[in-house]
Amino acid sequence: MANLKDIAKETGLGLGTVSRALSGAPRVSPATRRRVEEVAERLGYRSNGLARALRRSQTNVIGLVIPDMENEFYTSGAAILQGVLASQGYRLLLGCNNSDPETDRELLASLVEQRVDGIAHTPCDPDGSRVAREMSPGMPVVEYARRSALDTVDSVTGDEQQGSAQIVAHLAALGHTRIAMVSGPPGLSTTVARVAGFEEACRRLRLRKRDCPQLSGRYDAEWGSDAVLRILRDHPEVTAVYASSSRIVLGVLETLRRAGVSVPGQMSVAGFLNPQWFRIAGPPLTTYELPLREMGDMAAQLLLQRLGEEDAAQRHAPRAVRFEGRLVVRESTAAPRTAPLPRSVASGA
Amino acid sequence: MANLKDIAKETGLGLGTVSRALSGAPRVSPATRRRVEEVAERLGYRSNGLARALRRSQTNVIGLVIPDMENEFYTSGAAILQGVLASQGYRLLLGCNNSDPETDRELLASLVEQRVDGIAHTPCDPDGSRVAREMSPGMPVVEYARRSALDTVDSVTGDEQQGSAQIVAHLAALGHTRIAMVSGPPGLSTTVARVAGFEEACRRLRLRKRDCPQLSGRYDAEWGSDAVLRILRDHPEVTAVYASSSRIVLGVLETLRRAGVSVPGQMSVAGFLNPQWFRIAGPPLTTYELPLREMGDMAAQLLLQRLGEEDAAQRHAPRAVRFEGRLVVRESTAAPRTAPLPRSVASGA
DNA sequence: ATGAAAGCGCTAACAT
DNA sequence: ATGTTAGCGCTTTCAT
Repeated sequence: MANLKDIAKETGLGLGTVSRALSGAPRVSPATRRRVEEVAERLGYRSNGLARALRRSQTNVIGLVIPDMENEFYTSGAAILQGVLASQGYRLLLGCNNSDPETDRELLASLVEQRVDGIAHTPCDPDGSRVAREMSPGMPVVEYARRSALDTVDSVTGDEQQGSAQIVAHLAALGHTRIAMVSGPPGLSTTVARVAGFEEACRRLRLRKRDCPQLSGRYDAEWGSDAVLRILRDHPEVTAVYASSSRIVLGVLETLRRAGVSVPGQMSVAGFLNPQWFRIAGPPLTTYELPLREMGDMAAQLLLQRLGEEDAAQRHAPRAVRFEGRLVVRESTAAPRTAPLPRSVASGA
Repeated sequence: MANLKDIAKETGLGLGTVSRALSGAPRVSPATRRRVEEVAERLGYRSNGLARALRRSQTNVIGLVIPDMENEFYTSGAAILQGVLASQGYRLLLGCNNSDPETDRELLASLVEQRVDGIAHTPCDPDGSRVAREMSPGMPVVEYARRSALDTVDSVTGDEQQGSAQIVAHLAALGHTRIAMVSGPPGLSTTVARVAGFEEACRRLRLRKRDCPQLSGRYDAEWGSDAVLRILRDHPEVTAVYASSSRIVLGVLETLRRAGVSVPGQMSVAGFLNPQWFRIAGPPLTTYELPLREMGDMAAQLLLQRLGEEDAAQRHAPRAVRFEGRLVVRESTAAPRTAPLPRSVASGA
């Protein structure tokens, strides 16, 4: 592939002039510029981004690490981030850590090696983005959706705790006193916050702790299935299930349907977050919605601001932005059933 | 950040030795290697991927361009691709063209400039990956899900035409003779194939053309909404709607629900492809499922093979792999209604 | 086993 | 306005 030197040779110009002509720098005569462009075109010249990046110490690439490519919460966030950053000339180098801290660290290390200009990251343990910070202290980093214990990076999160509490309050207002929560991996900041919200609300509303079981597991549909089966078996008096993730609620709903438990007639179900398909689930799901668009925008803005900071001197303090969401009431929640579930259900028959 | 030179200086060794020690090359004494590693560790050395890539003309980055980050079909495909490629040491540079040919071209150009080692691409017009081919003739390219008119690149697609035909056959077998199809952007290879399958099946099953309207639009929920409203108004005798995309069917379902049309009682609905949430939609959706996992794997394999081809000489002919799917019958399709829809529905009251 | 040196393609500083 | 030159940090001959 043709390079600057080829063009210089072909036009008889110097390397520098050609470079300036092509990069739109001033102090190049219009005639020369045209000539260079013409030859570049003819030779099929393509600037070598690697060489440029190496020379300028700037790649115009942002690293993005998310835990799950099949969860619309993260992919939508990625889409928004991508849109904003692309408009500023940045590309996205994408990694997926599958909620595994080991993978996560490797991914971050790899991004640093690639010399990305900044990192957006959904950490999967309290150690969070430490690797990135240590390896490259000046690198702009924003944690998205989840926070680690690190307080030296920017972060954008939702008010998970309040969200959980609102779900419980809504359920309680409908008359439920026995509410089960199915949550994701213990240890994740989101799980911790959502569980905290759940427990706080239960306490405040004077629900008995043993009436409100809380099951932590994974962020996927299979866990939702498992968990709801356990609830049916071990806590047959529960009248409402709050599944604190869209993937979990998928399993919950499917298994309930399969078990012949009607929603919300025999069991109320609430989700968390608000992917498009919640609107047409059977039945449409009550949930707590976070302002995804704003959150993605904010993450991009924080990154962009850091990117604009020339040196350590003008670096501002880390910012942790938390967004409130809102309760969306749909058809999956209603007053508790009056009759107990048939025995066959609990036994899995 | 520390570099090889720093380590060389610190250890008193030569640049080359340090490089070899760190890259695990042979012919370095164990003692030296350990010493170098120790110093590298102490200095917080991180290899500069840019410099390496520049020197070796190999980035270990694969470019991925998809049309829509919020469509699980593509993000799941991306996830699979990412998984396979990561295991071979490749990273993913992600772009989203939003089904806009202009953006698409820019994205491809940008990937070439970044000197990615290969490209996986869902084209959005017949020109497809031409830009990439022209700019960098030897670059491995695989078109995923959609094919362009280019026959010099590998491609992995589903048998969309047969899928469409199977959906229609299923509907006809249930007794439907008036079936509407709502499809995506005209011009996309997927739309063309899906519509062709629809029309072919209608012909074969002797359904009258004017009883089976076909509406092309976009791949999103809003278009599904629009289209189904039009169908209700202009073709009130239609008893089944085939929405050839998961995003379209979302709008169709939601709008039918809102209009008070029961599914499948008053209207059968079929989708296309099989995101997880189809299982718990209200009602669970009949659809044509493509083997996503296999398709993603295949795309990765094709890329990996090309990556392994040393020179133009051993390059093999382009391969177009097409995968068959299977009909998944769920609860959204049933025998046609016997009574006409109430007038109020067609008028949008 | 190690060192020296060339060069990947580019930009930026300096000279003219 | 244009030419020249020195690297960016690395790998890879080629010597030793």
